[in-house]
Amino acid sequence: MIRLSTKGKYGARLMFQLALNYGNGPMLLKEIAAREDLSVRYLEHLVPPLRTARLILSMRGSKGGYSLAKKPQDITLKEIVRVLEGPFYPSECVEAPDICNRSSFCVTRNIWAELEQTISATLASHTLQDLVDEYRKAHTSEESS
Amino acid sequence: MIRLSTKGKYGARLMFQLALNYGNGPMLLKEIAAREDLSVRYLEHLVPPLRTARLILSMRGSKGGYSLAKKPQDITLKEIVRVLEGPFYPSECVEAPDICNRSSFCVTRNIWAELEQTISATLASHTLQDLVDEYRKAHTSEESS
DNA sequence: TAATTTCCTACCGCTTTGGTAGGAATGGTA
DNA sequence: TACCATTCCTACCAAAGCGGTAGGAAATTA
Repeated sequence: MIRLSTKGKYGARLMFQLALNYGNGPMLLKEIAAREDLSVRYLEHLVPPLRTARLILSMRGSKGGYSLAKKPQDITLKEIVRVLEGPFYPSECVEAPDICNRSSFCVTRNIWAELEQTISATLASHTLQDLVDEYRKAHTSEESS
Repeated sequence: MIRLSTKGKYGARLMFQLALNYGNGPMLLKEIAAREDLSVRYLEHLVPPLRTARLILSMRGSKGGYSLAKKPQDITLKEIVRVLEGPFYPSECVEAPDICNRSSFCVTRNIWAELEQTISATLASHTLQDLVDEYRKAHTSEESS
């Protein structure tokens, strides 16, 4: 299947909430989960990779929470998905030719390599700021706070 | 993971061999397996979906085998992968908005929808004839039979 | 009849997925 | 100091998907 797992999907929504909250200090995982209607317990699993990849910052203890480690316009969907789902290549042989002794002359391998590039480029072309802008634009009439 | 399973990968190679053999009558699965260094037993599983999708024709019994149901230039990688891997959407919500009550205003969903389009377009832009041409071009110096 | 090949169904071990759960470590607050 | 809220780490678990193997029936040719 060419399918995202819930890690990538929920992770993107988690990061979107942090982007919406950017500049307002740390945000509780509990609040992110509530706003996105997700399980806190499950979101906890997405945090460590995002943190080690330096995409988010965490503050422990009471009054703790999470915030983006960079500006929303400096974080692309590519980074987020890459961190949570792993590399984009449709076939391992694209990046590890040695695993198949046909790599040097396999014509389908070229297709998979090109596919990786288009997937990567598409995800790289969207930043968290784009999502925030799109969201705010769609909600201008009803936003009050 | 955003990964092709062996169904799509092996299926593409199976179809490529049939394209190479196009016009020469039915080809044995045994021979395809030998040329691509794959298991006959496993390739057997890829045949039914390809056949019901009218991409290949089969002839049973002795002197049987498989052949393309259409000209190589009329079969794209998109069709092959679609048949063997299922739809390309990274998230189910793209094509079935009802499974998530946030679909109408979810900003990440738009990303997944765009990603589906680029994957689909990339795969649709390559036909089996392209693969055959590429292969023959790379092997002109050493081809003899 | 015999050989060959497709075709259909079942099975199996392994990994991944999508969580739940317990509890330790940390930091703010009274 | 004690308490509480929160992050953080590790383990666990059921279900599904993956990558095959296997047996044998049906069809076709010779």
